[in-house]
Amino acid sequence: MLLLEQRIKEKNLSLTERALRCDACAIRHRGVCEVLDREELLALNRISAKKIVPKGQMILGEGDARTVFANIISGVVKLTKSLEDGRQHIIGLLFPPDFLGRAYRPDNPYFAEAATEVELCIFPTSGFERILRAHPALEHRLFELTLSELDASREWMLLLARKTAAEKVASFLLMLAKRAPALGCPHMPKPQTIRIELPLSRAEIADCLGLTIETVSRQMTRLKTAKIIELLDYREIAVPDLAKLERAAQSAH
Amino acid sequence: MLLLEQRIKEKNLSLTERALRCDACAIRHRGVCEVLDREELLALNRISAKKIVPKGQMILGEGDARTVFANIISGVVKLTKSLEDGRQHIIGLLFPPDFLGRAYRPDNPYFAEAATEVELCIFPTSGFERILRAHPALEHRLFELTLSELDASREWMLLLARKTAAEKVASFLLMLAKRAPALGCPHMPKPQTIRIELPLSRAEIADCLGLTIETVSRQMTRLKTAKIIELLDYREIAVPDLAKLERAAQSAH
DNA sequence: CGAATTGTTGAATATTCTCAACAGAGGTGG
DNA sequence: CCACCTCTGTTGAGAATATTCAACAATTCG
Repeated sequence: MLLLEQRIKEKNLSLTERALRCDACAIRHRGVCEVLDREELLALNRISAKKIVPKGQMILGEGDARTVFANIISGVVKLTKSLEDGRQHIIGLLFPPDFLGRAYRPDNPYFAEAATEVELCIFPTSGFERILRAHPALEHRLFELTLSELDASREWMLLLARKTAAEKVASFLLMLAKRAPALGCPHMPKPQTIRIELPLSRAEIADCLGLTIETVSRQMTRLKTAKIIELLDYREIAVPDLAKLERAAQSAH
Repeated sequence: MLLLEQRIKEKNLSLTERALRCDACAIRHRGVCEVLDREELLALNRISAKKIVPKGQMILGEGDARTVFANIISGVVKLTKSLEDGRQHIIGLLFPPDFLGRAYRPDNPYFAEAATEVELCIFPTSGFERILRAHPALEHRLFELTLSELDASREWMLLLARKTAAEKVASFLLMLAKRAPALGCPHMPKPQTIRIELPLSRAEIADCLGLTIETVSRQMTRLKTAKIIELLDYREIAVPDLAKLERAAQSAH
């Protein structure tokens, strides 16, 4: 097993090497890690392992015993829930530097899958919860992040319950524009036209919004016809005027 | 101001009296308080005040600066969010012994209103957050409760996104049967027929489910016609066979 | 008791879904 | 490199579900 070999190799790293590895990490100063001091970081680092998960692969199973916690370093993870007859819904998307995993619960309440190729910094369950208990700063930070997730999920509920198909699709694109890693160099002054890479297929977008594939597709062309977006490619769109998209997300018109 | 008088009176209570007050509380061994030891309980008690909020009155405003945290001792609180054009959605219902308030954020992300007459044990913002920081057990407990709320809100998202009107109404009634304080004596062996007191109007139920009043009404009569529920009163229903209701909540059929 | 509010029911309408056909993109093997 | 196949996305027509508008019934409150 590749994971095991990797872990053995990593066990042999010196502490200095370990600390350096975190220093070089893209999310060292973001997400859960941002509040950690040197000692806390090292404690976590000691039980962590890097893992690349290919697109489409399951990370956590719904109802399974939990196996890992993880920081998302790159890529997008989708969290889904299903009804018995197969209807499903994407209850959340995780972007870097989001944290994956449900603490203090024996089973996992949702299914987690790599929506794109994903780079993870994983922690075994028991070790992570032990460190969590021992370091209030870490637990406090995770609490804050959980509160934000709860806020976001309630915001999304309003969208699911009360927005029209047109508003839903516009809101989805807007969410991506805000949350997804920007295309191009992040230090460049923002060009007027924003390009968004869609990490999801039409089917997955439909599962995010509680719509069908066809409705998503129709609303995308509607937005294109209204000159609010340009479809550069099935997986890439351009937004010439973000304010227009914001208006479309608020009122179907 | 009534609240002020009450607070002055309460300041003069002896510590013994205070401790006794908590001992007599209906939710002393539930919710946030259940994990607190004598000392922690007293610290909280010292800054707390009882408050009765009449049905329909606002408790927290959306976007307002936060004013209080509170334990729900009795009654039901509804949390709502609105779009600019007035469309609204009930993003959550709080029953005893739920906790009300969003820690670590300057503004309140939702509107909180008494759905029925509500009895609260309120804590001023700053004092509560100070105690929260000083007592990891309290923060840990609140973290656990927040995680459960997040799980529940994601479960509800699946309902909003993928269930039919019939399934939504059945699921709503089922949720009440599980969460709302049971009618009659709680120590009595459960009668086969469960009676549920609806804490919400049809309009509020519609706002919970992302439906219109009329659709909720029609689905209620549909459930009545199918003998799954009996309408004893606009505000009270009976469920002769909970398993039937569970089936209705899973598949429209 | 009467007014106001809340809930129910019906008919027509609108939005979204379903089914179906087709188009474009991407990958594989000849 | 192209033909072929598969997978994903688009578009259209008809159907289904939920909404809107409207009238009326039941309940609550003063």
